[in-house]
Parts: sequence; structure tokens; C-alpha cells
Amino acid sequence: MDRYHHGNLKAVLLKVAFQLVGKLGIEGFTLRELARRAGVSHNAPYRHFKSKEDLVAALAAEAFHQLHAALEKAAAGVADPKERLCAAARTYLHFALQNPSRFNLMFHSPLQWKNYPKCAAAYAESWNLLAETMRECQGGGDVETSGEVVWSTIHGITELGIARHLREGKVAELASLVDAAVRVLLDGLAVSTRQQASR
Amino acid sequence: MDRYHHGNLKAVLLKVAFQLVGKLGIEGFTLRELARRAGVSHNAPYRHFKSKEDLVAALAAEAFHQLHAALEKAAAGVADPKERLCAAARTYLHFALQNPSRFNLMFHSPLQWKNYPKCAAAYAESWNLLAETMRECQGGGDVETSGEVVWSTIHGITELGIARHLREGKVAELASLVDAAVRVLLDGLAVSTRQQASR
DNA sequence: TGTACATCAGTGAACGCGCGTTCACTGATGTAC
DNA sequence: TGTACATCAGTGAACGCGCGTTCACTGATGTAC
Repeated sequence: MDRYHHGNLKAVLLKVAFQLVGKLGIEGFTLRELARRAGVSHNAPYRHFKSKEDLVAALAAEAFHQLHAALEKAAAGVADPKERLCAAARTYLHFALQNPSRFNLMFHSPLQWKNYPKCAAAYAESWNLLAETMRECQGGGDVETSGEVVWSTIHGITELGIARHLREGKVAELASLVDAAVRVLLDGLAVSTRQQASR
Repeated sequence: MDRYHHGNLKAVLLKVAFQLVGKLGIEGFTLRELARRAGVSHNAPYRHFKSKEDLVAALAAEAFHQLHAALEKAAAGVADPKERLCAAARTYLHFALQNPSRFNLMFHSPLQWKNYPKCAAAYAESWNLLAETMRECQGGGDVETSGEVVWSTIHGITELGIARHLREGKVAELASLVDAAVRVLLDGLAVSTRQQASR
């Protein structure tokens, strides 16, 4: 592991960078400290990432993949689509609260996504999962707007929860708020569907 | 204005700081650049704020007051509470999109609110306005949870909109998403109320 | 199997930068008598 | 009304800091013959 040619440095850098962002926050994160912790000269990372921004983008993309994996795992065992939606929503919340810096990486890094299509693609994975679940909940039909509303609500609770502006940031209370929100949303969407049907 | 004793510096600093945060974002904002733009030595701000953080906190509190004022103004002329809620929600969105850095100041500055009770108090102003409107929408009853859900939804749309993760960040489209969301939420909440009544 | 050589993946020194904050100061203002 | 003096609100120099990035380099690895 202390070879000159490390062989593994890129992966190690990403792993350590996650820890570091978790510890210092995204604004406190520096390349030089990363190199230090990875036990490597401050220049070595440049072999693997062309700039700091580039590394942060890779981190964000990785974070989105992790989110998607967590959502899939949570949804896997649940047959009823509404329950599945709830489970996914709670997972979203927990994922964020468990490591807020990772969440900030995804949603509050100063990156332009259009410069980093991998981030956009990784985001889309999770969106598709949500859209699919919504489709099942509603028995088909348009899922664009309703999906956006649901995502926004979960996201909003999560953001405000992380910032401790909601229920003092307590996980259990926020989770039950998520449950309540999903229930209200599904009820409300059912009303819209009914109205459209009877029109 | 170019007197040695400025007489007005504190107010000028806050005003220029707003512009500067708008231009550079909260992470690009520096005391020294602020002083430069205010036409004053880099040390003068220390007469009025004991540290950079202190100034940022004052900025955040001011931003919350502005939000509250905007919400009150929007709500003022609208008699129907549901319409009033919609108007306030759209105002929240516009307020944020019009100057995202100001919004970041409020919700993504690294401040601990407990150290700055003025921020918390200024936040509460807007919350109370929302709670009151919700109370009218629901005809009384518990407004805690439903208010939190509504706030979170609006907030989530706003966050994702600013980040351009929703409808490419287009104002008009986001506004109509806000409308749709409020409608769904009110429908859903009505269902809950009905169920409780018939229990 | 041995060897020449290209390429890869590290190193360490250096550059230029601007920041937040502290210090000792000075000019302007307000007030007590 | 005049004056001595405290206080207020600025100034400019300096400190210490760590950053991202570039440069010229060197040690390790893989490959063609």
C-alpha cells in the first residue's frame, strides 16, 4: 500500500474525500487535506482528476448512485406501491440525515450539472424509480407533475430537517412527518384523478 | 458621504453586502471586497460587526424580514384563504428565484441559528403567517403538521427550482407547479379532516 | 530471457493569491463645566 | 461662548494562513524485439 505506484489511488481518494466532506463540510473540503489524509503528495490527485471541481463532480455522481442504490434496496421488498413510496421517501430522508454533507454535495455544490452529464444521469436514475412507483400508485396516467410534487415535498422536509428548521432535526419526528406528507399527497392526487374522470 | 465619520456606514454595508452576495454567492462573499465596494478601509466594518459571521447573520435576519414583508404584501388583498395560500406560496418562490443568494443566506449559510436568535425570530414571523392562513383554510384545528407539510413542499419546489433540477428552473413553469402542489395538498388535507370527523 | 525505451504515477519546490483579524494610530464629534 | 477631554469611527500596516495549481523531476511498470 505504500508503493510508489499506488495502483488504487483513485478509489482511495474518493473514499477519503467522502469522509473528509463529511467532517469538514463541502466548503471546508480541500485538495491538500485530502492528499494528506490519503498519505500522498498534494499533487498526486492531479493524476486522477484534472481539477478540484472535477473531483467534486465525481463525488456528487457517486453520491447519487448511492442514493439510488439505497432507494432500490428499500423499495425491493415492498409489494404495495403506496407503501413502497413511503419506504422510499423515508429512505431519502435517512440517507440525507445520515450524512448531510453528502446530500449537500448532491444539491448544493456550486457545480453546473450541464458540465457534468454523469451527475445528471445519476440523478435521473432515482427520478425514474420514483416515477415508476408513482405510476403504479396512480394506476398509470401522467406522472410528471405528481412525481415532481412528491419529490419536492420529500426534498423540502429533508432540507429543512437537515437545517434543523423542522422538528429540531429529530429523525424519528421527521420520518413521521414524511409519512404524513406522503399520505396527504396520495389522498390529494386521488381527488384530482377522480375529478378528471368525472369530467 | 466621503466624510471621515460616515454616519451611515452600517446601513450602507448591509445594502452593499446584499448586492455582493447576489453577485458572488455566499461562498464568494468576503469582508474585504465588501469594504472596497463600500469605499471604506477593510477594517471599518469591524466598528459595526464583530466578525464576518456576525455580519452574515445580520444579513440573514434582514432577508427573513424581507421575505415576511413580501408574503404579507402578497396575502393582503386576497380574501379567500386558499387563494391567499397560493399567492403566498408563489411569492415564496419568486422571492427565492429573484435572488437565490439571498435565499441561500437564509437557508444554507453555515450559521447556527441558536447563536442568532434574531434569525430564528425573523423566520418565525413567516411561519406564523403561514400557520394563520392554514388555520383559515382548514377552519381551525391542528395546523402544526399540515403547515409543515405545506411549507416543506413549497420550499422543496423552490430549492429544486433554484438548482435547476426542476423544469429547468423556469419561473412560470415552477409557479404553475406550486399552484398544482397547493391544490393537491389542500385536497389531501380535506380528506384527512373528513376521515377524522367521521371516526 | 534480456534489454531498450515509452509511458505511467508519483514527488517536492515554488508561485501568486486573498483572506480574516489584530494592532497602534488619528481625525471627528459630543459633552461637562 | 469657550475649552478640555472622553469617546466614537475611521485608517494603514502587518501577521499568519492555507489554498489550487504549475513545473521540472524521478521512480516504477509494461512492452516490443
